[in-house]
Amino acid sequence: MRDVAGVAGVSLSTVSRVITGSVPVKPELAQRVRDAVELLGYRPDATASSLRRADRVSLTIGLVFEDVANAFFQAVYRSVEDVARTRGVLTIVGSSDEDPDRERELTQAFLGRRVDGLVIAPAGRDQSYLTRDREAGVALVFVDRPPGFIDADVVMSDNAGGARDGVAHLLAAGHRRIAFLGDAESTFTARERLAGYRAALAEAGVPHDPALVRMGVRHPAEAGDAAAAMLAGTAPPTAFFTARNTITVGVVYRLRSLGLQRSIALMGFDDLELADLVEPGISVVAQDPSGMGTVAANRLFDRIDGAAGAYDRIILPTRIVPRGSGEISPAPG
Amino acid sequence: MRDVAGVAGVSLSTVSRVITGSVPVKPELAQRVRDAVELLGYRPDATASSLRRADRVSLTIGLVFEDVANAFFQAVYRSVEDVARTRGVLTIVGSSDEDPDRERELTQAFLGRRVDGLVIAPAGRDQSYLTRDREAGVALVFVDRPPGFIDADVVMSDNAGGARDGVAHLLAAGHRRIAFLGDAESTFTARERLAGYRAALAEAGVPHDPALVRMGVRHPAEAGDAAAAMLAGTAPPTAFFTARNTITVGVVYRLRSLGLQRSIALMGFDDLELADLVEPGISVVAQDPSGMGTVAANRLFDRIDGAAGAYDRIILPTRIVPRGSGEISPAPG
DNA sequence: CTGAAAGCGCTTACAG
DNA sequence: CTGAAAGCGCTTACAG
Repeated sequence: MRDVAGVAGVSLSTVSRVITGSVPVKPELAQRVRDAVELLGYRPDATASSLRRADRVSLTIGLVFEDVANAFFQAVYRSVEDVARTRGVLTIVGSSDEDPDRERELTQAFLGRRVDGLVIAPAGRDQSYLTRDREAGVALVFVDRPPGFIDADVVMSDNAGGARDGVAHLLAAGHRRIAFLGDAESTFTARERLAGYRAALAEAGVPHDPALVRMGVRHPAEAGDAAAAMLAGTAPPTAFFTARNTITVGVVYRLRSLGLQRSIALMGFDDLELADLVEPGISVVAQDPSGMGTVAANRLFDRIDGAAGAYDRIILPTRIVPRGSGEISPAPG
Repeated sequence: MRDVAGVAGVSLSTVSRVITGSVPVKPELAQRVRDAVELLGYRPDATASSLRRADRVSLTIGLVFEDVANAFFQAVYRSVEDVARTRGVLTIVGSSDEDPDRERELTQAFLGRRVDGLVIAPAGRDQSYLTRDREAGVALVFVDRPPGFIDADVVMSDNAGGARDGVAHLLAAGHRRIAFLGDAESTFTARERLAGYRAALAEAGVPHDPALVRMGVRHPAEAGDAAAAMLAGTAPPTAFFTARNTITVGVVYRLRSLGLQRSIALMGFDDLELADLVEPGISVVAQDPSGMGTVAANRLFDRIDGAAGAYDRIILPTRIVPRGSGEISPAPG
């Protein structure tokens, strides 16, 4: 910047004014500055700029997800990025891999870069470590799951309601022995979906069989093994409710290798690509990740812009997508 | 930081030394500093730090992709992030949406944040605008496609070779009328894959029919329409080579709605999730996006660490994954 | 081992 | 409308 000022024959202040466009500058001088910028290939240093600005805004936000490689979070990310882009704000992302320490580490790293706000899908159960930062002006929005020990805006799917609807869908097809395969019980969404499953059974007056519930399942292979074990039991299920997309994939593969994909019903939580090309098509309870991202981003920028007011818990509805696997009736007998 | 120094009763220099761990500090003072940090909830400002450091390192790298939501780039991203993480480096990403202006805009934004390096899947044909920045010390690695008007490290798939192998696979099944559906000709990968297609036909002595080649196809719907139009023609193809994952998806849907998925062969470039659950399974020429990300990240950090030497063009091999659709023989006649 | 001072690249009152 | 000076939160020679 000093070089630019030298070449253009003006003061640093003037260069700054031309670049930020904050204050009118005589056209002739402005042109000289622009020529010098061009000539020298000068790039303004955004970090130095934010250091001195009165508002201390960095025009950067951070996203902490479970796994950027998961299609669900990817869709959330993309819609947040789209909103951020319209405001000239850059987005930093990271994957916590469901590890609370990693979540905190990433968050600190983002905070160290002085992000204006954070969108977090919490891995740990305690986010009180962010209290100080919020007081310092960092905006906070949680997605997919609520935070612990800190009150904040959160936008998530209707996990319990969606699972209840999905299980009710299987009950309507005549199933009474419906298995539930879910993620670790320490995960909020897994608990909620399990609650929805139980609610649906209770409403239908179907007794709850603990042998048909398996938690702590995560990767496709584990899910497949868990499903196979249940099917080999003495009172096997006639339908599966898989509470997470990776679990759904595992069970679909396994049913297929057992040749049972047309006789055992399956309903998954969260949608999958190509789910309608498989035979039978995979019926799911679909979430709205893009909607989640958009809502979260808008709320975040409202807070960054200084919106006060109580924190909201925004629940996004889910939607049943029947494609075949969830409409299979139980074998007679 | 000043507050920390005040509370701990030491100088700013000492606080800095404790935090960076650059120079030994008497344990007792160090402890006082750590207590003050804890008490005040102090977060070191990484941007201010990098501003003053001798090496001016920001511990941040930027990735410019076509679309973060594409499974291919997602895998590249994830493996770059994994490498960066081991070095305590943060990763910023953005989608160019195949728009050269957007590519440049994003790149400038990253450079303005003083990233240490950039991994770019170029959208435009001219990246010479980065020459100055590289001279200024920014490391540059291109992925998926080579840059234009600037020499740099690039890591990409063997596009031509992979397409040639894929088409040869269809030829081996007996096909002579093989259609090619590709992205805009302005895209490097599309041109290379087309060249591979032509090479395979030439090697087999099969005449090249321009009516069987359609470029500029991108989204699933367009791809489906293009395929349907060819099939309705006077001399329809007996097989399709789809040069991009979104195109493959579109053609699979269309063949299925036409009831032709078991009579028309299909081979796609780039793999798809659940491709083996569809019937018939979707045969593809698979790339290695994780490998691409790892290789690119390692090269980038080598350059950031000051590695000199000529720029490399690293070509990653592709691999044929037969799953059914590519092994369908042409109908007799 | 520790502190006082200078300065990284910028923005912002303050004068003019 | 423009320039000289101060200062954002840090690190780094320089003395001691």
